[in-house]
Amino acid sequence: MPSDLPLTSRSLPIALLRARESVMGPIRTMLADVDITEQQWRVLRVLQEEGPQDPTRIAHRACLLLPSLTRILQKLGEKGLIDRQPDPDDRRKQIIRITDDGLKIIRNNLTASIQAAERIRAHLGPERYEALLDLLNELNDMDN
Amino acid sequence: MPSDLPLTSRSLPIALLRARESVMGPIRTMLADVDITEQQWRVLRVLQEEGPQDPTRIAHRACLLLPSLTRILQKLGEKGLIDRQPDPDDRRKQIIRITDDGLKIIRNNLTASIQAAERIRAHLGPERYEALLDLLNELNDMDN
DNA sequence: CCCCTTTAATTAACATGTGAAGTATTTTTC
DNA sequence: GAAAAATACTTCACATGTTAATTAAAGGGG
Repeated sequence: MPSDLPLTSRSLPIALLRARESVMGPIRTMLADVDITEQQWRVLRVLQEEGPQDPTRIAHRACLLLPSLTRILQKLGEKGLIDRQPDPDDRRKQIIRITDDGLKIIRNNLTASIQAAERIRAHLGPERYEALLDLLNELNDMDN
Repeated sequence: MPSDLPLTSRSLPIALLRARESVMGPIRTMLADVDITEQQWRVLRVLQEEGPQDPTRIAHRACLLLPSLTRILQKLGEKGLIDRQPDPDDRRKQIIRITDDGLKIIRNNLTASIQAAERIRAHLGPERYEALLDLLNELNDMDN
């Protein structure tokens, strides 16, 4: 049954929204089992991959705004997954570090996370997957 | 200065996040002037394009979860931009309709909204723009 | 050294995202 | 035709998104 309705699948903002939902859905489910949100996971991964760093850099690497990150770091601190120390050189800053418990969570879920990414790459095919990333990155360059 | 860090621009979830931010940023700014959020705008557009309908359909068309939509409809009702009536055939349902004031907001911003979309299309070029939409839609089909 | 600006992080206030539970109504099934 | 299952919201609780205001500490002239 054909329709004259404008297809929301041809609206770029909505298509981006849905695509992200499809990609993140399985990962969110996996993380829910260990009571970690998608954003908390991103913060832990940044700390594990790049080492201890200040909140401003974390926010930039994990694509979070500082007010959100402040709350997330509080939660992660309560869970004992991160550690905070004052920066000796600049007392406005802190140095955030992932704890052993935090690393444990990374180790227990990283494999499944990588497999989820590989599944998507396989579904599209490597070339189209890379092409998609290129197109998305080009949208970002528009502002800057 | 080269770096061994994994580029977040090659992470699909983060690339999708940033791309959506680039696309929506200008539109959000435009809507902030009339005190309307991005989500409220989507609801109004759905009602204007497709006519009166029940919340479940609105949620589907505007890509919102029902709990979010409940709150959004309350706000839009308070602003006098929509109207709600009980469905005579099924008392569980309601019929939501956009008001004249709601239509006024659409008219005052639709042109700028369309121009923003055209700007992106022009930046990528029509073929690559369509290719991007195709790739994004393919990600959705993975679940179903 | 003091005033001014900038920067880092937090807090506040409001809106949405998200999963789970609750309520009312309709449909199904035996 | 009543109990059971499904549907259409709504409400709750918690987490994040987003903008603006706030606090504390550095830096930069004069």
